[in-house]
Amino acid sequence: MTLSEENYLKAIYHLGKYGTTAVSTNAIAEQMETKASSVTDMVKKLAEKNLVNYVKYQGVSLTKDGKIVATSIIRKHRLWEVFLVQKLNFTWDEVHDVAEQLEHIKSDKLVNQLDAFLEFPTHDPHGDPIPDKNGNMVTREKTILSKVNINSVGVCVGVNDSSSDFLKYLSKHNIALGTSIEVVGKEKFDDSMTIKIEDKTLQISKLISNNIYIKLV
Amino acid sequence: MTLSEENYLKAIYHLGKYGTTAVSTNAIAEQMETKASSVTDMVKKLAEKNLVNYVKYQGVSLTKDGKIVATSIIRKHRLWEVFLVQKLNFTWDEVHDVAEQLEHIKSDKLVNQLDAFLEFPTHDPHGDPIPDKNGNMVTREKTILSKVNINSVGVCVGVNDSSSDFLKYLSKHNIALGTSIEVVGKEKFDDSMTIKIEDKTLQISKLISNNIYIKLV
DNA sequence: ACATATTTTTAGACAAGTCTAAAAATATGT
DNA sequence: ACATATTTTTAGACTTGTCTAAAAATATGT
Repeated sequence: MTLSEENYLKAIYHLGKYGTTAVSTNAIAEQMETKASSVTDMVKKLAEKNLVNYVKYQGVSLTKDGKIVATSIIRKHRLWEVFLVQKLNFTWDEVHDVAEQLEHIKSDKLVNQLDAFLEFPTHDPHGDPIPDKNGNMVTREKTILSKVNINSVGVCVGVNDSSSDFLKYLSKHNIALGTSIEVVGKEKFDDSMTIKIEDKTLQISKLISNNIYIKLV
Repeated sequence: MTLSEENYLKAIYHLGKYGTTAVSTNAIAEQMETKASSVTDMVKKLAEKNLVNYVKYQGVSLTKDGKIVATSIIRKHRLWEVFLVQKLNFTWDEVHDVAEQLEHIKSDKLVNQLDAFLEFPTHDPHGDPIPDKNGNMVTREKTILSKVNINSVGVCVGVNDSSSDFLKYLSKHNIALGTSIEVVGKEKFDDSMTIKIEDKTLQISKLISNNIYIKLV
């Protein structure tokens, strides 16, 4: 497995639900900031190795083997994120780029010992579930903030966008995993929302509310 | 800095004393298990970037910049080794290959936080000194076991060969950092030695005694 | 000092992964 | 249903790092 191959598998996993639905060449190219022609080339290579299902002009999905590889990379990525935040004092907006590198380190012992050292965490600092040794992960009930009704109350359990900019925005407004959020207003015109956090109200655009997951209480 | 460039700089550092003395193309090729022609190509690239001093047919040494890069890689390698042994229960013969991967992760914050997390260790699990943030490291007084006189007593403070096979040999005979070693016999014919460890005597060949560092007491 | 052996470099080739530009297939609007 | 737009693939080129084989430089022994 080369670094590049691993990154393609990860992208396909994230784009189709766990790699199960076929995703387009263009979608992969956009996600990976590369060109569609490069994607076609690589996808052929991965199909040759039985890691993806590929029919010309009809998109790509992961095979069973492809899913195993993708899941193991995601496991590593998320475990390293937990390590960085819990042990090395990184903030949740700083971990992604480093974890992107660490996820490619090859050593079963390393991953499993790290898992144990961190006491088998089930979720990473962004609320995403961490696959265990066998690739299984818990699915936590969650709702996109933009979809909940007015007067609902929930707790932030995850984000859809893990980019540094978005996470910094959240931190600035005291939103983190575990933060209680109450929807006190919804504006039909632009789908913006008024929410209440620790007695302070905040106006958020649809782009924001679309990227926050909450668990209703 | 590509992975390959970093590995060349590291090899040059290890072969000439800290990269200061010129080393031959062939020596680099052998150390890196590659061909001399490949070394010539890469060395030209590194010279272009002012990381090495290179005169055709006259070997390679590191420039100031090259030394900085090499030292930072070695710092990372050794810090990760400490982490693996102290936090993830690796044995000293298991760490090298994984550290070889981890040393290429790029993040100043990661390295410096890791250093702090490990409480600023000065030596790795093989007794080698760890450069600090500024590239400085302590030099510990040490002698090659093969060179000490009969009846000398010392404490193992390091090894010259960090290969898994050698380290496993040492572990099998209860030799680790801190182990007290007494030289009770030397054989002129083949330069083998008889040493005493915790009241057990052991015959060791010159190859073994040449790879153990002790501090005389 | 000269012939021979060794080391190092050059020249040309190859694989991986990427790109641009053009061609082929599919999707869309009326 | 057909013309047009979009998506995807192909073809050919480029870069990085490697290799083999041959040429050039240096080292060595008598």
